[in-house]
Amino acid sequence: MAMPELPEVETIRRALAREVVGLELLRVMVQERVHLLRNCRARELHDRLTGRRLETIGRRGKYLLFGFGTETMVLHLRMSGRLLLAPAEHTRLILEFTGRKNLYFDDARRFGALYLASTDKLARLEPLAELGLEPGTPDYTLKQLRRVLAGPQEIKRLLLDQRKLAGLGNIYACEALYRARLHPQRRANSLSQREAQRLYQAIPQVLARAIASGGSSIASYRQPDGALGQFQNEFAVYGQAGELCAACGSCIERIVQGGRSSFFCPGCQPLR
DNA sequence: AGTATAACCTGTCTGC
DNA sequence: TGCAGACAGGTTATAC
Repeated sequence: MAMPELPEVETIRRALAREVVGLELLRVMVQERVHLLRNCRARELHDRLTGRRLETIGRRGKYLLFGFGTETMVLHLRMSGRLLLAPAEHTRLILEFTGRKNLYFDDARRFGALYLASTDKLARLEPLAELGLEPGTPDYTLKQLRRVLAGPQEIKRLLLDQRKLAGLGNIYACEALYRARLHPQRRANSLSQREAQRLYQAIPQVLARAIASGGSSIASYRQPDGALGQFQNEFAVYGQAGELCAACGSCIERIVQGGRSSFFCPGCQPLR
């Protein structure tokens, strides 16, 4: 499957910005009727966007924001969504641009979510309005991070809560906690100032490194041109259960939290 | 209110 | 080889 967290979505955003920004949209073809379109019909999507120029491609958390002037198309790739410049097996949506450039949304599991919004009301669009702190923005400060992660819940679970922090998924939550040397089951409100500082730095660091590598391709995530991401070659803990920690030689462990796998090094990330 | 589980779908891998 | 079952990068509805 594909699957995008912040670095994958940002990699896609940058590639598409080079390929299709500035082009006029000629046609929208929806080949998936049940799940993809969340707040409009195919006809409305087509009518409101066709003939417009794609002016910007933005991102908020894991959402892509296609700015067509006064209208914005919002897309979440969920687990298996991909945006490709050539058709693939599970194409659900095609955006046809001038210059015979097409954008194909491919989504095997059909979890993808698309919203249409007036650009001036974008911030009030339901899925965007609730998103939390965005790493890499001026709002992302140690103080804000501590405020957002103030609860008694397990830190790993809080990191995955998009209302608290936007953009982290299972891979980068695990990798950030490893870099910060924090056990995933630590209570968020038990972090010392020094530990919080480590996490505060680890999150943008791991995201930036992953973006520099074009994201992580575990199964079928691809960049729009079909290229693989490379950050999976740098995982310290994610998917590494049974392997030895490069830093201390301990055996990487897997536990389940909230129904999701967590990977950590018991040597580098002690619970006590 | 907070948390656990199921659900949404399809594909892939593992073990018997 | 075949098949059942586990598991997957995400989110949300529903059940305690």
